[in-house]
This record gives sequence, C-alpha cells and structure tokens, in this order.
Amino acid sequence: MPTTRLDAIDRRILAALQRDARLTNVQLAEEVNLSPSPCLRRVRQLEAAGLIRGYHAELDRGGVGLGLTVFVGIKVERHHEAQANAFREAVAALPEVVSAHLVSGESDFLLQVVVADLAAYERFLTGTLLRLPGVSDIRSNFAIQTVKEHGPLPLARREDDAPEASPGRGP
Amino acid sequence: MPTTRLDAIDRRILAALQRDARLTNVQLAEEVNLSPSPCLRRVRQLEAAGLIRGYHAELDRGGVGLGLTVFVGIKVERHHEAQANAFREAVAALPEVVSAHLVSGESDFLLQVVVADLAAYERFLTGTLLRLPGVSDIRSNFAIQTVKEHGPLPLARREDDAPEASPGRGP
DNA sequence: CTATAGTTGGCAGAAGATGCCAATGAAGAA
DNA sequence: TTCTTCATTGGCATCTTCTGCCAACTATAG
Repeated sequence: MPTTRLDAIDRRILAALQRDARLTNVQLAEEVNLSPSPCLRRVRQLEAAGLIRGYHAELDRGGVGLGLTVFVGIKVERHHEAQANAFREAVAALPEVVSAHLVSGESDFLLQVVVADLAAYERFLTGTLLRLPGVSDIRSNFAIQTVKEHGPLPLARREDDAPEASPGRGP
Repeated sequence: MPTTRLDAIDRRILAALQRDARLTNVQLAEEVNLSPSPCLRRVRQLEAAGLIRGYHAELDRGGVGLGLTVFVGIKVERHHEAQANAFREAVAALPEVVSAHLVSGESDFLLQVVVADLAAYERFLTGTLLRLPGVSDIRSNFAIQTVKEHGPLPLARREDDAPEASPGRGP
C-alpha cells in the first residue's frame, strides 16, 4: 500500500535508521533537516506502511558462542502443496535457521544456519535437517570468513538527495 | 574480550534487543527484571564489549523497490594474498552486496545481492561482478520466495533463564 | 565474623517523545 | 494572475525517559 511514493526525506530517514536504529528522533530530524514533529510523523508512517519491518540489535556471533555459520542447500522431492508448506514451516521454526529462501538453481532451498561449532552442526544436521519431511539431498557450505555482513540495502537515491541543508526550508 | 561470561540477564537483554532494538530502557529493564540503572549499565557494557555491534532498522525490500534477491556463487582463480584482499575489498564495497562470505564447497565466495529487478541484476552482473579481478566463474541463484529472514540468533539458554520473575530479587 | 569487591535500586536534573494548533507552501480552479 | 484547498511543517506544552551519583545489599574470601 505505497500510498505516497517515497520522497528524498523518507529515503534519508530509512537510510539513517538502517545505519543506526537507536538514533534519537531529535538526531534523526537534524540529520534529515526536519524539525522533530514531522520527522517522527514520517517515521510512524513508514512503520505503519510496513516499510520498516522492525528494529534489531546486531550481535557478534562469535561473542555469543555461535562460531559457525553454514549455508545449506536442500533439495526436496516433488511434493504436494501441503507437504511443501509443512517443510517451509518446519524450516522457519528452527532457531538455528537464520534465513531460508526458495531459490532457483541446483538446490531448492538455501538456508543460513548458525550453530556453536562443528559438533553442534553435526547434531543439527543429522538430528533435525535430515529428518525434515521430503528432503532428498543436503549440501553444506561452511563460512570460512565473513567478508561483509548486514550490509545496508542500497536505497535508490535520486538527484534531490542532497546530503546537506536543503535550500528550500531554512530554520 | 569477554571479561565476564554472559549471565542469564545479559542473555535476556541481548535476546530482547535482538527482537526489538527500540525498546525503552525502562521497558527492557522491566522485561529482564532489573531496575533501569543497572539495566542501562549492562547494555552499555555489552556494547563496549562488542557483543552488540549495532542497531539497524529492517526494511521491506519490495517496499523500497528492491524486489530481487540473488545468491551468487563466485569462483576465483588461485591468487596471491594481495589479489585476494583486493577482491574482498571490492566486493565489500559494492552497495548491492548485502553479505559476502568465503565458503567451502563448489564456490569460493557466496554473495547475497539485492537489486530492483532482473534488468538491474543483468547490469550489475555484466557491468560489475564479471569485471572483478580474478573471477573465473559465477553462478546466480535467484530467490523465488523468502521463507525466513533476519531470524534472531539462537542465544544459548541455560537452566537459569527463567522467563518470569527471578526468585532471588523481589521488588 | 570481618573485610572487600561487585552489583543493585533510588533519586534528581537533563533530554527526548509526542499530541495539538496555527502558519507556510504547493497545486489546481477560476 | 489570484483565490481556494489541502497537505505538511514548526513550535509549544506536558509527560516520559535517560543517565550520573550515592548508599545499601549480596556474595566471596580470609
């Protein structure tokens, strides 16, 4: 329901909150060259429109004892709709699964799995993943190094996204 | 530098902020059964220790015009250290690349790329990815459906993580 | 039992959040 | 061009929250 298309200020608000969700409304307003009132109103509107789906703390995986990230490709047998839904729901409900997508290519599903170590992954693989309904093949690719993570979405910037004070509205 | 191991309250703080980073310190304190002062102190400590790496708004990809997510497997030629670093830095600097990992298995790198549509991906692939230094093979897997995304990290819960009022400290 | 270190809760001043209203600016009609 | 209408803004007032400081409490070691 994008009632109104995003304007430059909305995009800057989204970019700022994507970078730092704990920004004070006052700080945010200053950053986008608005006074606090309309700034807060826009944020609420973006939230209500579903454009902002939530605010999350990004944790250090190693620091909380989750040292192993695995990308898991899963092939499933041709199945009925009900069976497919069951598989998806089962996968989504697993705490170790951080993300899961139906993808084109060799695998049907691509999961990102986070566990403490190789032993934990072995347990998760044999005790959980391999027992999911309809699984025909599983391929595990271990993350050896993280080059980039939680990168911000590249918000389209139009010509009017001036990073400094907008000329049309002085204080 | 995990000076002190995480206790149950720390884990609950992390879990809560992972779920909702905009929680008020008062709300957070209430949720973890502390008064605001020590709660805030713990949060600051977790931030300083690097366990909390940041706070980010989660945006609706479709809503901001980024309707296509692609998982890109890249093979690179055997290269020197300097060349490898150049590749990693180049990849990390690309706005369309949301995450990038060095992985085991068929590909050397696995990227998650976010673009507006197929045309934009075609431009990105031919204009940028294929021109990166040392690339020998690229395999693009398109996300057809998102089953789960931005799932919270499964914080290890010990026996003392009682979800209700802690017995040892009444108000 | 005493001493010590670490943690908690409460308090107070400062800062931020947020609803309300008049004013400003833009777009369209006449 | 001028007037009308509508959406959006900025400022204000009030309430909530933030956050540093201090005394009290708990647990551990001696």
